[in-house]
Amino acid sequence: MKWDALEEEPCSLARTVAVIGDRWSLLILRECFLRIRRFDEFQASLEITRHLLADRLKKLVRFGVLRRVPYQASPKRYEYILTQKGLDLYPIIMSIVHWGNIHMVDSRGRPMLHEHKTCKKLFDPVMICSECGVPLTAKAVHVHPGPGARQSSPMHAKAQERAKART
Amino acid sequence: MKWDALEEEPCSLARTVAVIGDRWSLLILRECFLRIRRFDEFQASLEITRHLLADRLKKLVRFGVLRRVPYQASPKRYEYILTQKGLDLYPIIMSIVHWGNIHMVDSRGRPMLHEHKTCKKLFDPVMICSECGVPLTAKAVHVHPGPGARQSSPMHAKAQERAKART
DNA sequence: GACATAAGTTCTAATTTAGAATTATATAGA
DNA sequence: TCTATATAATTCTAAATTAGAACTTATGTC
Repeated sequence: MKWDALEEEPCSLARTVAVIGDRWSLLILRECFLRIRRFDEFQASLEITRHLLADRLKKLVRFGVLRRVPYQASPKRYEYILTQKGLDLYPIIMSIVHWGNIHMVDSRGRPMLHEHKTCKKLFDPVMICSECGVPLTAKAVHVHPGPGARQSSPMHAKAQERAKART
Repeated sequence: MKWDALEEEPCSLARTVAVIGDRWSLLILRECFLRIRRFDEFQASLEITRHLLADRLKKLVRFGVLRRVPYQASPKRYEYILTQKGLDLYPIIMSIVHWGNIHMVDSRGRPMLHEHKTCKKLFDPVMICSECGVPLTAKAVHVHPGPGARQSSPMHAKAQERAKART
C-alpha cells in the first residue's frame, strides 16, 4: 500500500496515520507542543536531516496541521505554528506520552511531568466516555459500521465470527 | 537517528514512537482491537506484504504488546493477542480515530461508530485531567522536567525564551 | 497423488532515508 | 568591497527499508 492510498481509506485511523504515522512527524509535533517553531530549532532538537525536516514540515502544512507564518520581512523568514487542527492532536500526543510513562520509562523515572494550570496539580490524562463520563476500556466498547463504512472482507467477517465464538 | 536510538531517548513520546510510530504497526493494532489475531487474517485485511507483516508482528511481540499463542498443536499454529500492555494502547488508538473522525472524514461521514456498553450510547472519547476532571487542552498544561529528564539543548532553551516573550 | 491451508521465509527491484555538502538571500562588521 | 553569519532550504550519493512475487514446511483432504 502506498502512502497516498492511506488517505483514501474509509477508516479514520488510516487517514490520521497518513498524517502523523511516521516517527518524524510525531517528534516534530512534540516539539511544536513544546513551543518550537523554527526550522533550525527543530533541526537542533531533533537529530533529523534538513532534507527530511523540510519534507515533513511541508507535509504537515499541506494537511493543515501547521501554518507557515512570516515572522520577519527581510530576508523573508517563516515559522511553523500549530493550527486548530494541529492543536486538536493534543490528546493523541498526551496518550502516547502517557503510555510511555507507564510502560517505557527506565529506573530514573519520567522525563517529564505535566501540571494542569486549572487545578495546579501534577496529573495523568484519562480518557472517558463523552456520554456517561466513565473511563474507557477496549472491552467496554462496541464498534458499528457508520455511514462512511465499506463492506468488510469475507476473511474479516470470518475472523469476527471466530471472535464471537471465543466470547 | 536510528530506530534503536529512539528507544533510548529520555522521552516517553520517543520511546512509544519506537514501538508504534510506523504506519503498519498502528494498522496492525487497529486490527487487533477489531479482534483479528491470525497471520493470514492480518494479511487479508491490510494490504501489507507477508514479509513486513512478519517483521512487525515480531517487533510487537518483542516489545510485549502482543503475545504469540498456539491455538493448534499439529501443525503448530499461532495467533497474536494483545497483552495488557497492548490493551493499554487503547486511548492512543481511540484518540487517533477520533481526530480522524473530526478532521479527515469525507462527505459520506464516519466509517465507524462507537457504542459504550456501559451506557449504551454512541460516544466520542474525551481526555480529562486525572485530578480535577476538566477536559484537557494544550494551553492549560505546563510541562516540568521530571527525574528522568536530560538537560535541554541551548537552542531549545533559546526557543523557550522566545516562546515566553510571545505570551 | 494432487491440491489446499497456515504461517512464514527468501529473493530482487523500487522507494525512502541518512548524512554531508551546497545554494539563496540578506545583514553585520573590517 | 570583502568576509563572515544567519536562516531556510535543496541537491547529491550511499545505505536502509519496503514492495511484490515466489518458495518452503508441515500437515490434512478429495
